[in-house]
Amino acid sequence: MLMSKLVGERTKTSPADAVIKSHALMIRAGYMKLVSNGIWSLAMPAQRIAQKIENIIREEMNAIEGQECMFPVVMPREMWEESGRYSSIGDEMVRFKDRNGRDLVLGMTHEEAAVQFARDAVNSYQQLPFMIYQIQTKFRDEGRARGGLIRVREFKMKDAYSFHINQDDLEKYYYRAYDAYDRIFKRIGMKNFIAVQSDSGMMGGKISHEFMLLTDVGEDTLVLCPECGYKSNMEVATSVVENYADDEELPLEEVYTADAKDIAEVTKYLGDMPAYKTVKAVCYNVKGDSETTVVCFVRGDLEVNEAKLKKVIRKEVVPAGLEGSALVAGNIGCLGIEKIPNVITVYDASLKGANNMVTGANKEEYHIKNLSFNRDMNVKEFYDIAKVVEGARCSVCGKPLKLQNGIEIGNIFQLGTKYTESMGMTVLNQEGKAINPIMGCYGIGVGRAIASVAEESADEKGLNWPMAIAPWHVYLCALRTDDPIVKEKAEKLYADLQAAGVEVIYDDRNASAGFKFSDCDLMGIPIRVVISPRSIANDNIEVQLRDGSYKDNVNLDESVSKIKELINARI
RNA sequence: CGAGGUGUAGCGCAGUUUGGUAGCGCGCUUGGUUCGGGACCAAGAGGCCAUGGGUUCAAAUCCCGUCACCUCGACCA
Repeated sequence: MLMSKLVGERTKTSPADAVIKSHALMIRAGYMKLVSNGIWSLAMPAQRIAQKIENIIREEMNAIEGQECMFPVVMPREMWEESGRYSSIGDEMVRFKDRNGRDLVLGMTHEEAAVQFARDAVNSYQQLPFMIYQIQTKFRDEGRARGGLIRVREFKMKDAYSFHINQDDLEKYYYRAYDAYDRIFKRIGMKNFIAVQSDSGMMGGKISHEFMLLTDVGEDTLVLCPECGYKSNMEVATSVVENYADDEELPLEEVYTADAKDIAEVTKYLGDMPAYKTVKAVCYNVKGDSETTVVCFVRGDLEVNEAKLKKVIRKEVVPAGLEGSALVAGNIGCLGIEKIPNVITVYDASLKGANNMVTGANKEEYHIKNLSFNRDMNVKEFYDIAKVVEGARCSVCGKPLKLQNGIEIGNIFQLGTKYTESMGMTVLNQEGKAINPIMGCYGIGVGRAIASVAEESADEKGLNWPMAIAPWHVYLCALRTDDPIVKEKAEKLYADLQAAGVEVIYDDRNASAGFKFSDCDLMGIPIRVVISPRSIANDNIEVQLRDGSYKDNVNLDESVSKIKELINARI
């Protein structure tokens, strides 16, 4: 490729709206351009990176007997009615009509398509297990795209679906996929990533893992135990529940608290008492039912983990509006709440056995002091619905937990039979009985992988691609292209490198050295080769690595083999 | 969906308070001089000031609406 012909605008200044490094640099380096919110065009170098990542994914999927297929982007409503997701998924699925008024959807995931594809072709347990996958564009109408390619609406994704005769077989395959994922992320040059237990959300199913790149710009919060290696997404993380109870239980007392509403105000009003001696009430509505309010009580120093709450009440929740309910916002308390209509209560495990607690009095301007859960309340069951906090004790080994942000770069799910059952896929087992195969599913977003590697590897000069996915291996930088000898030698080297299978972009522009070096650094090409009057005088070229780990003058005759050696050592 | 912010040349920005011929830097074109870490000189090209309505002799600027984008929050296979 000739640099003079490469389409893509490189700029000195960062775009004003890019907040994270990978986003700003990929735009500055001319790798991509925004078309609409969360929708991007990729320039040639970004597309080359995407293709290299896709090929690595493909190789690893094929290595675990994956069969590459291609499912449609546009699917009929009926297929999604079968699984029940046409109505259960919200606005993030784009729905539209064709010319005949038929309802269609844009594919945001392809469980339905995979089952629809496989169910007639597969009839016997002897055909199991198998895995089918595709690498294809998805569209999810995210409420809020952000961070360049980190969170987008349109994106390319590898999604894989495996089918098994029983749970044992799924688990065996699941861990093969887990290992394949580990190899994929290592091969594309990602360093600081881990797999954590996760919530399986709308996919249904039980066990799932997310592969996470550890970085401060990540949107997910992870709970890690440095001691025993416990790793979990915040959504499903647990810690040892600490229960505090005073030896002496004081009598109940109603106290005037004026307009103190939240925990901070109440504790302050009551003489800077500790937050863990208060009961916090957090209200939600069940999705689609604004009549009923779910009131969660957690200890004042903790917060509600909505993902855990959803599991407890087995329903989707949204933050509640209290207008029209009999609840007194800011003064909601557990004592006597059963008398308030249309309220469901959930108590967090942190409150079990607690005493001398402050809670709302369920009337304006008053709170109750010295509530004892054993003495004054009759709570049938306490649930774990609190968020894990930094320093909480690990539920495995008891040591303090750490919180860390991460970007989700891939996920694997044990789906179970949700889709094979709802969509009527059966095979005959050894006994001749029809059963629903058990499914696993496995996803990796290609664009997000690009951005994640960029985020991890970029420095103050620009991007810095690992050799395995770099758009080109070599940036051939000819200085003084007006010098006919330089031009001739550079063009010959360009041709020789290409003939030797080296991917090279040739900067043939008649620009100053600094200008070219900056573009080379910004674009993040791993090997820079300089050919100039100075180097030619000694029959040399100058070879250096973007990461600074190698720099030397190499004789022109040996240059191709030396460069190949550098590349091969890094792929 | 809630709160805040921003829309002026390809990119980064000034101009808006106080209405009066649309500016700067980078980039781009042409010519010349330079040439190893974003060179210099000269001459150019390029803007319906997001958009629709008002107000006014006159609107980038004031008023009302709409849209887009960004940030925080909510949602998120």
